[in-house]
Amino acid sequence: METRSLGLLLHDASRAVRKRFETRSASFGLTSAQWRMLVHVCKTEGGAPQSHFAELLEIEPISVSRLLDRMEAMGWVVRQSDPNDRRVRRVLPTAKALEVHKYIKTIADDVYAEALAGLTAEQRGALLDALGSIIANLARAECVGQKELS
Amino acid sequence: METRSLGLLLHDASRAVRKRFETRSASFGLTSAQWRMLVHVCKTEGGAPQSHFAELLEIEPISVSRLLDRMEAMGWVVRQSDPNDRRVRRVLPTAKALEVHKYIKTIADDVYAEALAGLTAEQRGALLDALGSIIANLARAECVGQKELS
DNA sequence: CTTGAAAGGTAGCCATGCTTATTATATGTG
DNA sequence: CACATATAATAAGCATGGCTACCTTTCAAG
Repeated sequence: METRSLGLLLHDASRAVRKRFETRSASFGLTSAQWRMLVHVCKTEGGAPQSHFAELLEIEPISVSRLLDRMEAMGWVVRQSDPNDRRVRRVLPTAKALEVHKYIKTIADDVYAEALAGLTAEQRGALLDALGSIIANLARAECVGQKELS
Repeated sequence: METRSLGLLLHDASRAVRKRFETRSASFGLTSAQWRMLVHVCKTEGGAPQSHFAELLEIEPISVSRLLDRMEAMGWVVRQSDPNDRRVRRVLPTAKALEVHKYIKTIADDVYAEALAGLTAEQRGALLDALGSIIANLARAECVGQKELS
């Protein structure tokens, strides 16, 4: 028989990595959603509109808006209006964010090393490739479904 | 450089499977959390206390409680008090749930087949093994962390 | 210039799942 | 029996992220 289904394994593995990261980075007061956002914000020189991050993180603009509400309240980012387009609120990291950003990557690498312990380089590569295939396969399937609706 | 990190790939793959399943099973009005619960409820003969499902699904008892609140309101399960232990509310599937249960497994198998398209049997086995390793590695790491606190 | 479509952002409502705390019941120890 | 402890379930409140609907601003077509 099957042991545990693919969906359950993916769900559990994703949750385990998220939880482990949150445990390791608890002293910074960041959740996993917030550090994902923080990494992208710190990478963009000169800031970017919120819609940019919605595309990068593949979440809805409204989710970005409210994630940034909390991050702004906690002093991780600032939002300033764009003089060239008054619809836009550009997102910029604070000095605090830029400082913490350096440590985040170290922690992430640590967690990934813990997670992948006991796997060979070939096995790690195969895992990443397989996950990429799954994402691509299902993205294609969802697009076909959308066409069927129209 | 790295392409996409392990954490992001797991997050995206898990979300893709969940979303695909919800698209395919939308006619039943079940969310992915609800069908995971439904599968376990339908498997247990004679019902089980809510704490049993908290262990199986590895979520907190309060999450089970509110998940079942919605599922009971939608007619998927019933909760009846246990005459032997008045703390317990045994959870039982309704006839509607048992009927739908048969179709759920088919849909899940379809989605997994879509997700794993293009992978050989060896690659599929390696993927499931690798995911299992990650879960085990991080579970062990979290437990060690707990001991450090005490 | 006007009008309408497109894009950026937000509000309200909901589902999930967490932490912490509370209530009710069971059970073991003195 | 009395009291401490453990267990089952729930409550309150928060973070995340989805959906629909809405407002404002921009921009292109007429």
